Amino acid sequence: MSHFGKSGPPDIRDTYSLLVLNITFRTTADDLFPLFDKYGKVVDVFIPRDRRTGDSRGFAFVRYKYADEAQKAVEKLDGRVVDGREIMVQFAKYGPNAERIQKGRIVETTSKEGGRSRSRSPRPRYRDEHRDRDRGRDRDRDRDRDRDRDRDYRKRSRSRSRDRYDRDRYSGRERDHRRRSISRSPSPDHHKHSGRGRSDERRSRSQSYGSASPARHSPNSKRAPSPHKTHRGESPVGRNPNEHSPALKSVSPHGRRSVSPSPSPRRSNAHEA
DNA sequence: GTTGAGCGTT
Repeated sequence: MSHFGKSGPPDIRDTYSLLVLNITFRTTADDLFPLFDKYGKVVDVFIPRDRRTGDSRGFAFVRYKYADEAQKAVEKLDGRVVDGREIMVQFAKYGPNAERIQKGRIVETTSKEGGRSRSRSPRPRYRDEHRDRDRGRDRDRDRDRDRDRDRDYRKRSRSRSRDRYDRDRYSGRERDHRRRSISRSPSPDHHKHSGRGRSDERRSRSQSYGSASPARHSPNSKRAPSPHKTHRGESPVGRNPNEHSPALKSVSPHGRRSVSPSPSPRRSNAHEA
């Protein structure tokens, strides 16, 4: 949804979509708009978000009215450090309709790479994996296939950001937790961190600069440390009398607690499983 | 509270 109040894409008649990658997860359209608007007429700024959590996916789409301005922004803002992270600005290759677009023009020629003047280092991308949405059907088969592929690569460059999005994206149902438990090689660059000191502004500002949304933080944004020891004790009601015992995890159908640590150790612990 | 390759919404 565009932040201009209009629903969906405003007008892609003569707009040129730019893809902004490598932005922080806290960077909002409000932060990108003034930055890109300085180089040209920005028609729309859209940041795909997660449909569940609502967090930014780490990239944004900026639409310019003119190609020359877009090109200028690409050359100027590409590689610019925003919020302590270097962003990558380039022309969008794919459109909302999954069509090949080049500088805003729908083109079917895949000969060119998208009009990118500055060729960035072609990092190995593993997006070659099947994007078929039939996973809901042959989920098991795909799972095995993925597992085998993982063993081949022995390491996955993917991280949680993509994993959770894929789950929501395809069916919303969690495919398999075992997959992430298979072999995960931690990236040596995990400690890579850039200083940031504008987190407060990120919170205050909303994604839509057109429609200023009220800050989420309640007036009592402070931790409001209650003088009470615990918030559990300040609610005399609502507490199940059975829960005052932390050992109450499972209750026997007879109504008796079977969680007793077996005070009398019989010859056999239990016939569980 | 986390994450970091990539291509988009009423």
